[in-house]
Amino acid sequence: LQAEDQPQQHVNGGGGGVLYVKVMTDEQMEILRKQIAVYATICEQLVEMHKAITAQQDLAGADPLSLSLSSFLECIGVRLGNLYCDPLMTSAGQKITARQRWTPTATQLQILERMFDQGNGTPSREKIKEITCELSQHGQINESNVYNWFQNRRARSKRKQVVNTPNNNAESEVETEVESPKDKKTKPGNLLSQQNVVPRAEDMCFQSSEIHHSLEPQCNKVEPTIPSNASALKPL
Amino acid sequence: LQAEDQPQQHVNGGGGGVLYVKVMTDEQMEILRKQIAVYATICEQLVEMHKAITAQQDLAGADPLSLSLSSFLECIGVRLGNLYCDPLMTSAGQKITARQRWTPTATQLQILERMFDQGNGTPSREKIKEITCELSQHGQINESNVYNWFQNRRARSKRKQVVNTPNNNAESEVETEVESPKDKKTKPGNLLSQQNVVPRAEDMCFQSSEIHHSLEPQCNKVEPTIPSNASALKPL
DNA sequence: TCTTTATGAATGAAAG
DNA sequence: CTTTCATTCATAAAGA
Repeated sequence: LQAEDQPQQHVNGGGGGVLYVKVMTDEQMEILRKQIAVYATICEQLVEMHKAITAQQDLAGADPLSLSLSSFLECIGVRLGNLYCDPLMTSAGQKITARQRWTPTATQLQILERMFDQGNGTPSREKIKEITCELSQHGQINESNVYNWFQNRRARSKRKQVVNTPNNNAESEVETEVESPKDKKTKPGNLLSQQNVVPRAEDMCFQSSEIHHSLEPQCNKVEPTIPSNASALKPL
Repeated sequence: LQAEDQPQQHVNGGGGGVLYVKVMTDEQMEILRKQIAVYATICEQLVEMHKAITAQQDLAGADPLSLSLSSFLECIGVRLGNLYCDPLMTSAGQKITARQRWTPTATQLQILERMFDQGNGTPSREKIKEITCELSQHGQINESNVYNWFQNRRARSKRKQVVNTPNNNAESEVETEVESPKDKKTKPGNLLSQQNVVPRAEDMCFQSSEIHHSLEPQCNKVEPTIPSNASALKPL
């Protein structure tokens, strides 16, 4: 990252000092996001490879190993091309740029809430359009916002009821709402999707030493200085 | 990148409009840089591996090369592997907490998307079976998964068009953004198909020229369209 | 700040 | 095919 070329902008920090920051356009952010996503996908492939190889580890020498590696690498080229605009990117590289989401204004919420109560829960396509139109007078909104809102509203209202119904004592039923945070299953491919898109340094995945040891016959030419503890890729 | 913390700043564009840009601190830039560097290094290692393996393809299984590869992959597997399974899980143990619903792997998704694009819409019984078969090489899957996926994909792609908000443009910026990550209508060619599989770290960054260009006023921040010539991914 | 919570959004599956 | 439901993910807002 040739950060030095980044235009700088000073922003008034709260502390009274002046804080220098880098400025990027969304477009740039998007580009970056894609780059990272590509890498994330590569890593994902690595995981798969690893599993495959591990699974057949006892297979005799020859080389299922080099074979897969070869095809893997070959694939990468092809894959990276498609990856570019692929929706999968979204899952893999999930926003470097935090996309902001719609937040209903107080007025909008009020109206929605009222409609939900009286309305028989059926938003219907036509209705949605109508509602959206009305709400747009009270702030930014679009149809899918309305649609989603009703979907969520209904689902959550329902869930609450179930919880409120002590009918079910045993744990027979579905795992209620609060799934253990620990248990959260990470979606494959979401290397970067966790809470922090950018990993903290502490979480560093790769020890550069390990990598070098493992496969560096020759010195790495391009080494941009990997922070020895660099945690760059913390996917978890 | 903890984008949620990204302050936004408006910068006075030359054209007289206001241009919104993302602002990053040096620290954030540094983190990002590291992250990318790690990815770059991984990829470089891969290339080295590939070369080495290719060069001495006939080596027996016990050679140091495979060994390194193994450990390398293992390292990665350990770090990234728990994308698929619980950290608690050790070798041999199948994760008990079976996931109730199918989640396509990145590879599967890519394939599906591609088919959807070129595909003539209706997957037909026969086709489904075929596809399922192919996809099953990239992860757990069954016919109904494929069937559902196509159904959903079509329905949503359709809906999305309708939903595209007609009235939101001028005033409130980012909030709008019904951008569809899904919309890969734009088929990018194989930007990366050529063989420089592995990007060099130096190339990972933005060229200052790009940045400056991007900062041009006429460049609307919300631009969802991907520059077709995007140097974006030039590293690959 | 960092952590937690509430909720907008995405999506697999199923009903209509 | 279209609409709805259920579950999960990600983030804006709130809490500590």
